[in-house]
Amino acid sequence: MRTSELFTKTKKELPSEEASINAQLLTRAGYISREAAGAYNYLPLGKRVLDKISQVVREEMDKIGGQEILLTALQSKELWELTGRWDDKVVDVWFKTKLKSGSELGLGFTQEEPLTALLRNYVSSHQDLPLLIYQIQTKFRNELRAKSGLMRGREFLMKDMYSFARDQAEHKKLFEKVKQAYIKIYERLGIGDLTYFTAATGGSFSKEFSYEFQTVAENGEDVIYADKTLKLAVNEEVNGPEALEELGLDPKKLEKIKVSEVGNIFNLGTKYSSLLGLNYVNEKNQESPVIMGCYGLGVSRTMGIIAEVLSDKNGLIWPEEIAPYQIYLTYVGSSSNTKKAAEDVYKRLTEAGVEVLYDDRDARAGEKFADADLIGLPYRVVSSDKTVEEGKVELKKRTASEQKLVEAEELVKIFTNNHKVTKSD
RNA sequence: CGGGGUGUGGCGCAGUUGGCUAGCGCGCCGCGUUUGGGACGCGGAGGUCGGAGGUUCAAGUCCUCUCACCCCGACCA
Repeated sequence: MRTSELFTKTKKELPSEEASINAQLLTRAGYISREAAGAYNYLPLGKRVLDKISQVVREEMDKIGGQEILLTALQSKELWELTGRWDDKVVDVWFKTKLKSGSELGLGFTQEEPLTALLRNYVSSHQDLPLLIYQIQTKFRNELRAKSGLMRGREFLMKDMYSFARDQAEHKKLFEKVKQAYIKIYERLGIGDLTYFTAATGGSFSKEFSYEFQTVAENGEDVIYADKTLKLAVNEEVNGPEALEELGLDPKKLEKIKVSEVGNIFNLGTKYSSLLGLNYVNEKNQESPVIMGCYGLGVSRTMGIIAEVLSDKNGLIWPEEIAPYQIYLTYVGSSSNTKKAAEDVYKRLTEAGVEVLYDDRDARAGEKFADADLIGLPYRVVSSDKTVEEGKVELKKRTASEQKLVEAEELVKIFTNNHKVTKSD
């Protein structure tokens, strides 16, 4: 993609209505634009990041046997009344509306009810289980106060997976599988080192813990007490002698950390299956409710957190796995050969399937470099009068201060070799 | 929902106790000079001041209502 064709532009000045680093940087760099409080538009660069995060999540969910679906966001009152969650006093984040006929509808903020109800049509025998079903869907929550850019919106993209098991042992296995998949996801998203598996309150239907994945973030909304070597933490809301003993945590080794939630997984037991009648019969023809688990991962929110915690004063810093493009290519200098060399590199790289954002503007070096840093692609490639003389271009990592000279051919090789550059580069 | 605050060209802001054709920076258009870390000169285009009502000879400035947004707090499957 050429920046001259990209309809978005970078901005030097901060957006006045954004206080969070993630919203400021993403807005300035042209990834998102705010439509209303807690509602954002994803522009070309932002859409690519969102899609890439979704893809990482999708791959890991599929690896553990997840089946992807897409449910409607429209929720019927009758269904949710069966679990008592239609009531605004029980769930205060509903966006509700009405059909022309007058019957009420809600916009989904989670989907236990519809999926459980749906599965009644397909699950009846022990042979139909276990199941892991997920979707990546836009959720709506009428938060009292939206804030922190993508970290707390009223409309957001979320992956929600639900597990259906025959018994506790099977449920535990599924739960553990998903937990491991989550750990892998956060590693791939570049925040593995910053993310803690955290015990928290079980929610309205459970006395046991639920578990959150919490990422270290200065402006996070949660506080955890973490054992850094065990990579295990406890949310301050449940921090206490009993909880610590149950988790096997030593209070002396815990460190207080501000964090932001990137995922939440918990046991639903048979709450929904019994209320909605999702049952199966075992080998002996005995009927029991299915045991369920729920696994959320906010895709857009995680994008915000990554932007927030992996950036520096000059701009965003995307991990390779989710960067909208791998390379920010440009040229500086007045020789016509310099631009030609850049054009040639662009052609070669894109033909080889490498994702390149080519800054083909006739702008000054400072402006181009500032934009490169702001947009935060993992690598910057520059053709200049000097490098052209040697038949090379310069390659620099976003996070590095040094650069090295490479030939175009070599560059293509580096970036097509497993689609990845080794860490040592 | 409680407290505080803000709405003025696309963006960021300034507009004294009401007073003349509403300014500035960024961005944008044109011409020229520049060109390795957000250049400079000259010339342009673009706003009726969130909305409604009111006071006044006169309202961006005052009053009433209203809408939107931001910050702090509470809340957060």
